[in-house]
Amino acid sequence: MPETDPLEAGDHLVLIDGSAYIFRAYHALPPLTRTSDKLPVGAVAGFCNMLWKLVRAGESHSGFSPAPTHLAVVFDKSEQTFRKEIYPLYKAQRPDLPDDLIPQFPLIREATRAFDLACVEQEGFEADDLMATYAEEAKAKGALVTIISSDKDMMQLVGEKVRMYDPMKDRAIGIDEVFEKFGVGPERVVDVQSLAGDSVDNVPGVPGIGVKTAAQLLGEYGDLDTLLARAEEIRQPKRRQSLIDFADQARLSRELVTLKRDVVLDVPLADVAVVEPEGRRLVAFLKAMEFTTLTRRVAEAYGVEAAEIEPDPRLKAGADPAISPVAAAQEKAEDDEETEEAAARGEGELTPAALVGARIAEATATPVDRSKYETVATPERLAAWIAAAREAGIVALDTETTSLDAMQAELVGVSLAVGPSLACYIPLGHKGGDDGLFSEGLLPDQIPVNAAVEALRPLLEDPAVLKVGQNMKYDWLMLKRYGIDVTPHDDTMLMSYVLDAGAGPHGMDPLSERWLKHTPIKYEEVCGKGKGQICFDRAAIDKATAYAAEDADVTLRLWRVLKPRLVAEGKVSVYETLERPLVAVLGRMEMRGVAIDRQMLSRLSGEFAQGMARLEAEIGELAGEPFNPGSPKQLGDILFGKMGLPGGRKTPTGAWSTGADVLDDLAEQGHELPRRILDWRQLQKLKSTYTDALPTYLNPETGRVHSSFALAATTTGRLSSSEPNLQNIPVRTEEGRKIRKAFVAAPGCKLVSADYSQIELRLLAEIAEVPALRQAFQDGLDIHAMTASEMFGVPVAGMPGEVRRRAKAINFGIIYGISAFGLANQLAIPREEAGAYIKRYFERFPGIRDYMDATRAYAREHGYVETLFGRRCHYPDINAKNPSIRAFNERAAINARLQGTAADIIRRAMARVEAALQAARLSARMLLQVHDELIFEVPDEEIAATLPVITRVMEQAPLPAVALRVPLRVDARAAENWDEAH
DNA sequence: GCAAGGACGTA
DNA sequence: GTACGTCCTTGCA
Repeated sequence: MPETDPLEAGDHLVLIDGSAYIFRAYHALPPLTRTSDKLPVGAVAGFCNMLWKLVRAGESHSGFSPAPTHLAVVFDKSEQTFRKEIYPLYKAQRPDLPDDLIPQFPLIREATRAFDLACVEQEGFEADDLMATYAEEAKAKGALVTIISSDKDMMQLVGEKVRMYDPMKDRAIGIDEVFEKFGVGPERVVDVQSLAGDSVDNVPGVPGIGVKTAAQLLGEYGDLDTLLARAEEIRQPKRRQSLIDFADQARLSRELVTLKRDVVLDVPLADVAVVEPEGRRLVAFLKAMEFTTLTRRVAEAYGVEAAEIEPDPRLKAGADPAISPVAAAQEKAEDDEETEEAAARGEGELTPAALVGARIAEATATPVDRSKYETVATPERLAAWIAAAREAGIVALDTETTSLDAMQAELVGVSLAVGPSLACYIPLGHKGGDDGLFSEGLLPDQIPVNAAVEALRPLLEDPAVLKVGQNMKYDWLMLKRYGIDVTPHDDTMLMSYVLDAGAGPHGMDPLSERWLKHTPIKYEEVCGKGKGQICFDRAAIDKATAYAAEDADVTLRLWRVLKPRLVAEGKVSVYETLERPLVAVLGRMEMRGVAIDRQMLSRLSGEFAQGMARLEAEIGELAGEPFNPGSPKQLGDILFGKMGLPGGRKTPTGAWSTGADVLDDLAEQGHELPRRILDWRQLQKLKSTYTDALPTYLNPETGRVHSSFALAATTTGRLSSSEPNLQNIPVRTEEGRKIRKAFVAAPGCKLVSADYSQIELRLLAEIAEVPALRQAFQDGLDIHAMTASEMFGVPVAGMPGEVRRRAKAINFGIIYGISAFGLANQLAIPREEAGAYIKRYFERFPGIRDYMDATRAYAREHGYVETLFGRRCHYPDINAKNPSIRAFNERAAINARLQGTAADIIRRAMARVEAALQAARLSARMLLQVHDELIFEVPDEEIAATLPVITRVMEQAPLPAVALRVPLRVDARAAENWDEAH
């Protein structure tokens, strides 16, 4: 029991609001359950960690000082208090206690006793009143008081010698913080609360007056009594009336919120002195609670052997051996086989289509059961799950991290699934709401990250166990950064992409809705959204388990549907040659990143800013008034309203169109302002999107920029790049190319750029079977000049630039699914003239018209088109009633065969080039892909040997699947920076 | 704070 | 006329 030791000046009294702590801990901390019997103990764990920090404060580095000399944990004794007597509705709103919270109350009391600390409660009083009385008495004796509570009512006690500590927010509350919260000092807190009321405790206050208004009024009138007495003087009529009408209610509220500081204490202050806890008893309690980490710490601190101490027999769990997931998985697997065979028998034979049917039926027939998920808290349980995965030969995998950026994220947890609803979550890096001062940050019952990584590695690298992920590149990269090479692997997102690109989204939630008819828990439900969103490492572990284990569970279920579909629809080789290998290839590219010259970009930013400032001055002058040149709305009003310039077009929403083409026309007519605006826009674009933004993407660890390449983002099979997008670095203008120069090679290296020359046009010649075009490519002719010559009968030698330019525009137009309207726009010629060009082109190259007609017809019939390598691009709106929507889809479908085939070819090259370089003992590292171009970083001395390897792999990429009749040509060059290599 | 629209960089 | 991603302004909550 606590000893008697009168409190003196300089002592430190700590008062803990036990009831409030339990409530707050229940909601703020991840709900933790005792491993052996699932007894909820989250609040108890948080409480014990806090007490441990407090009693060890003198010796530890917790920063909580001075060490308490006296400490009391204060509880509410009963519901019936003097406040209820004067206002029966007081705290009537309190909801019933959650079931998993109730058993924690007695455990908190037990914990307090185990720490040999005083546990105080007193009939008829709330804990707050007892604490106020203790605090008042201690203050009078010159002691320091710390109140550990999150209850804002306690703020009225704060003063010179009395501070608060919010254990959930890990934040000290002094006079300044009280001001921040209430707009008044602690002595006026009661007045503010009397006016503002409190909906949680059902304190009525004065209607229409909140904390802000209350503080403002009190600032003006001094205190509550003065304010109520002079209410007539208030200027705002509504406010005045409210204060007059509800003066009594304000006074009643004051009674309710004012803490009683003169309770006759059953336990005198002297009796709450802190004594050293009895180590063995404390360890016995902690062992009964199964708080492994804290048990170890306490045992170490008191020099006792935890293993020799029996858990407190009154509190320990009646251990109940958990069901082994190994056995369960086996059982389930056997069930599944029977189901499948039965289904297949029903179809007559085990055809791929029958299997797909069976799997789709199974997917919706087996509901997701989150109650089966396990939170893995010990290495033993982890080992059991790893064994289950080996047994199954397949495991779905998902990593939870601190960031969407796999290059910066830290691992927070890993989930595994070995069968339907047979999933677990292994929390590794979850932090508590009370870290910092009161604990080590990491929540208890988590396997150390390193230990988990080492335990998982043999499984994740086991060639005999297939790892399934949804967007596996993220998890692959994440785990690679922790030293694990996940292989072999499948990716449900990529399977969906191969099967349904263009026909729907490939994210996990929509796939789950579509195939499993199941709605997974949203990320927002675990971590909130908007401003209040928390990082996953702060998520409650039970919610995290439901969310993360479900992701793995759903992923495995999706795999069971999509894998057979690949077989049934003949897309296995597309998936295995164009998609799956790219996971690791892109993962490595992203890990490498690319070097940029930060100084160069910074200097450019300055130059661009100067140019913009100069232009802004001229723009203001020309417009006759200052306006924002970045606002198309304001610009349109100035140009076509105020200045009345001709040629004004409207955008689909009815606003003035101020696009570059419009401004360019106006500039041609000799107007100065549009020219300046165009110049300004160029600088603005270059500065904001490139010179300012790129350096913010520099990874502090690597000093390089790591873009993310998306494999399943386009309908055609192209990759996309984001954060930052490195596929749209300027190249067309001189100013823009300065940015490209800032992309540099590592010291001792050069950048090598290797790009396919006119690949889509070559593919047009191939696919549309245009002998003249094919021949031209075989002969290495200037294809645009040749086209012009064929069309206009002009000899190639001495051809005017304008003629060639028009032919080039037509060639590109064909690739984009040409329309007279579009070509007219591009060439700035009348629609009729453009139509005539197209007509002549088709006459000269009839194969192209046939190709376009055939593609249109195929797309209309099937709803998709296919590339030369079998990749499907879906166009569900190809048969739309709306002619312009239909025409748009037709053009897109025509383009997709060419763009998609080109994308397939470069994917094939990327999948092979690393091995080819390795085989040639070259150390070139592929960094970027820009649709028809690959960028490598190559040591200076290896460049000569590297260029032919890259070129060969790229040019031969279609083989052996497809032997093109047109040659592919690749140009490769090395230089210090990307601009010169390109 | 968020979504839509406009504008513009690339292949 | 194809395919993307990002920045800024604007209008709404």
